[in-house]
Amino acid sequence: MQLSKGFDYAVRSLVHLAAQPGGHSAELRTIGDAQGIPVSYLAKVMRNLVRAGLVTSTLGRDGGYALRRPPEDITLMQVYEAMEGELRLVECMTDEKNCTFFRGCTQAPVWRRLRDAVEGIFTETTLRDLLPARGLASLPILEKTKEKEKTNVRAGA
Amino acid sequence: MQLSKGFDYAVRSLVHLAAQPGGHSAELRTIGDAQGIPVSYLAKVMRNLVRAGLVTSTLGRDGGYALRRPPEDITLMQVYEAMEGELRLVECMTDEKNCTFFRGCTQAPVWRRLRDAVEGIFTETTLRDLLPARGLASLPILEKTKEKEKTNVRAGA
DNA sequence: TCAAATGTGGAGTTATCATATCCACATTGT
DNA sequence: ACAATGTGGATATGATAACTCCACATTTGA
Repeated sequence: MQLSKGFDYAVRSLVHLAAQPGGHSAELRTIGDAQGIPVSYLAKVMRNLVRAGLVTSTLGRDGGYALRRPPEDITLMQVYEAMEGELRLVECMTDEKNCTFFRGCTQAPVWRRLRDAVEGIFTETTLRDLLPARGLASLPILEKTKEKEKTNVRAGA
Repeated sequence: MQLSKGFDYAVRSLVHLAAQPGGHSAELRTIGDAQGIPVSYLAKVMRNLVRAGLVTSTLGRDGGYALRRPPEDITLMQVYEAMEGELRLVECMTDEKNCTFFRGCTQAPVWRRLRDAVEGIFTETTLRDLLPARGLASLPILEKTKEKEKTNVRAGA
């Protein structure tokens, strides 16, 4: 009953992108360093997000990643599914074959209730809710990464 | 984000015990066979439940396990904690050391909300809620295990 | 008194999966 | 041409869940 690091990394990275002023893009290395994520692993995480249509990637020099939609239009549910696929708390919930006692399983209703609760929270929460208080000193995280990171000039459209 | 088999086994076993007429005890092998749980593994599961004070065990011949309290007094939360310890969805929730961004972490509130939701459901749900509809044909599971199981005469008090 | 049937404790094994790494390659800007 | 990016996939590593085993203590009843 624990969230995977992959999912956590994905959320952090997306929040990082959402915090980019003007929707500018950020590179793998920059994100990884700022968020404390192994860059080589982050590469794989980002591919999931690209495939899921949550972010766009730009190749070549000054390439990087950017949100495809505004932060308030990206829910944690979408992020979760991008990383882990369908939310299932026990194997047998959707897959009768794995459950010896599918018929008359008395715990199924509880697992369903649980899943609905989690799904509800995931669906209600958007990236916007995870942004540091806007307009404030905020971003204590980013303060650490020195400014000289390279001014990411918006790549393309 | 998935419940462990150990927890699932624990719940099934406890429900099995709760379904024993008159609070009689049941043996490892019986429970394991009825619930489709590897007996050698179930032994370890049951020890957790004993240690947590949820069931009593009786040694020697005609020994076995029995609920220590009535089903409505045993919550899923207690079962969860017996098996997995404290409920934590991400490492850094209780353990600042593991979290690089403890101060100003914008996602902590969401994870907390999530944990509270899960904890709420776990705490509200008791074994009684998991018993097959009482008094009905019910118990389709138990029908399979033939009657000749050995009449477990209540051991001790 | 002894043998069989139970649970106990803990060490050890196996399997699975999350996590992480690496490299050859395609793309893009200078 | 070249350097900087992301891509794709194979592979390694590690953690831990899941499972097994065995020597032992306890209890019952033959």
